[in-house]
Amino acid sequence: MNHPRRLQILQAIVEDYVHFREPVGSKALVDRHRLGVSSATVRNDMAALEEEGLITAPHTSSGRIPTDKGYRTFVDQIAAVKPLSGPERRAIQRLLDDAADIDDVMERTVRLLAQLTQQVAVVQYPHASGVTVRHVEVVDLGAGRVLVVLIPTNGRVAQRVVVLRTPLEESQLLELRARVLAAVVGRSLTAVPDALAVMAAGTAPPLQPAAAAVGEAVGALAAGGAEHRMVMAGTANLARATGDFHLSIGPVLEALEEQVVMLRLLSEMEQDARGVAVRIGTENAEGPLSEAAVVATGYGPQSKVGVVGPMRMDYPSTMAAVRAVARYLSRILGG
Amino acid sequence: MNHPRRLQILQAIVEDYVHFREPVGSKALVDRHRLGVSSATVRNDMAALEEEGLITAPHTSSGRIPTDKGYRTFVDQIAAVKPLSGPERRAIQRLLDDAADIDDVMERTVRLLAQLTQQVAVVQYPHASGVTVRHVEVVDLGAGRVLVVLIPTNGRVAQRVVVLRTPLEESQLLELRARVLAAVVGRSLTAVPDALAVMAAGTAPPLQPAAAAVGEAVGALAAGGAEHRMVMAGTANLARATGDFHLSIGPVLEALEEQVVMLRLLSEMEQDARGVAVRIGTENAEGPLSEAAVVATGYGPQSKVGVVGPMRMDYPSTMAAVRAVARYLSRILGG
DNA sequence: GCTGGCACTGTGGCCGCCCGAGTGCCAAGA
DNA sequence: TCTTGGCACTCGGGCGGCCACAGTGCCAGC
Repeated sequence: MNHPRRLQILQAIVEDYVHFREPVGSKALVDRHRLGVSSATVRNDMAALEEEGLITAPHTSSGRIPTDKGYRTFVDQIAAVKPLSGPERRAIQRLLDDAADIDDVMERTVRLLAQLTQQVAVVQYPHASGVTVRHVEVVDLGAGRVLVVLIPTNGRVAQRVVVLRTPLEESQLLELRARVLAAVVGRSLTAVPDALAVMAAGTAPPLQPAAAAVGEAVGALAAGGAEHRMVMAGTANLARATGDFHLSIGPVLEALEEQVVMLRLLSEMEQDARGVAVRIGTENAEGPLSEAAVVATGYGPQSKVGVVGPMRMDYPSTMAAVRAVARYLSRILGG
Repeated sequence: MNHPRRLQILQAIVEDYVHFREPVGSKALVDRHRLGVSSATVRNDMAALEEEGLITAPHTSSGRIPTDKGYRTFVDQIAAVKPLSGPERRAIQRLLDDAADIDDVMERTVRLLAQLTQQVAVVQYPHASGVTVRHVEVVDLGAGRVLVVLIPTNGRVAQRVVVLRTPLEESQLLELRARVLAAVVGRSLTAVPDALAVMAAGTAPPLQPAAAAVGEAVGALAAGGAEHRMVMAGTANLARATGDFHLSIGPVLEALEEQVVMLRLLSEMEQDARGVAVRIGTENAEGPLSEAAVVATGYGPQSKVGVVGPMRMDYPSTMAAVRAVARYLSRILGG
């Protein structure tokens, strides 16, 4: 498939189909694009494209629409992701810069992306890799109950109450607190459980059981901090996209609600040289998303942001928006 | 409208319409319900019901469907909310009992309710009223930067970094910490900002600026803890409900995404003696939910849980599920 | 290899038709 | 006064035929 004009025709078909949402014929093609050849020639090329499985005709005598493979070829053909316009970039910056906390950043980001793309946006919470322990607090609640609080550098504080077999003296509590702090402050979250196991093992008998219990609790909090969460917005956009042509809304909504599935899907997508990854139709395996397309990219150390929409989507714009948002997200969370 | 048989007929119409999803006629009614009268009599009563605006005929000669007012009368007619079955209750208990933290409780609850009702479930985060301060921690990060952490009894820990003009000695920091703790531990979150203002005002000059800064930060964290958040699940159920008859999915999804609007709507709904509140169709004002119904109830001090679905929903079951879930939620969060 | 021309072919809209479900009304009976 | 069986009436929806249109495939000529 290295026939330049045929690629151009495929491109024109995809663009027109995305734009007008109906099968496009040879005549309309020569009218709307400066192809420099007649409709008869276009017809011949279209027959060839159909032969290659890039486009298909819904019925004998109507225009053609792209197949999954056609969209794929079209997307691969896009050399570089075009940057967003100045005003758009400023709007993103303004919106994200005055977010209060991490939840607020996620919320604003996902809404922004949904609005920019007019599709469903999905943003994974930042991955804990690279996040270290800023502080751990151990507070006596009385009656042998101890509150442990883990404060990581990414702001996702976690806390838990630990019940000890035997209450601790205040001095013992302070010593325990000091030992825990010494063991984990500044360490990566992923290293915390092991570090605390070592700490507990190296603690003298009177304090040992408490050290083990508290250590285990903090370790669990650190592990839980690497939790996989995501936020989503723009589902109402699906209703619009779904309105006219196939792509039934139900399966897609179901897939989106299964956060585990979505997160795995996102994590599987490897972005290419242009900085984005695209999955089209059946490339998402058989399943609820087999009539949809996903455009995603990474941000920060190893988290993902993406949008889900109909295969008939404006790929260049969507790719641009996803990449731009991911970049701002990286910048904000890095600073 | 105190004609017993007509009320019975209205009830039968609502039930059949909910069940079969198509207009119900006089013949079908006498076939499916033991009304003890002939179809002609039913026809007369139906004409009377239509006269009263409780039912309407989509076209001249098809069966009747309930109007908003008809559903309202039907719902008001329900004397008591029937309890859930034993297995259902056990399932709820099992599922919610081993939730890890507050986020997990919310997540599990909303999914559960969506599944039970086969509709869209909405759960507001517990209101901060009644929540008190369990602990406050003040940690020196060096270079005049201080980390303050607020730990309320509801588990929604909040934290912030405060930058002081002049660094504090360790002894000063300890004193400040003690003063803050003394001022707020055990107090309601809503009382925290004022209490800390008083604390700061009553602090001697050398420590005063730091006390003011830290006090303000903790006060802000406490106020922010009363934030209005909600979780949602089951949007895919909308697609099914929406499939056959009116109620377009788009507007409803839009309304659901506007958390502010949903939260206000929920807060406006006053539950009645049966322990639930129902809003039907245009009772939700003109707007995106004017073709939908909302069933809600409160839990805990003053938070809400509810479901959104088509007017043609199984009110008795939905009301039962909502109330049951709210009760478990109250119990779990209370303990 | 491109082009104009031509015959061909489904789709969708439109019309007319009929069937059936369900109604409203009426007159008779309890 | 309420109920009942009967009857005429009325739409909606499904079906078949028709036509126009858009778009194709193919062919002969340049």
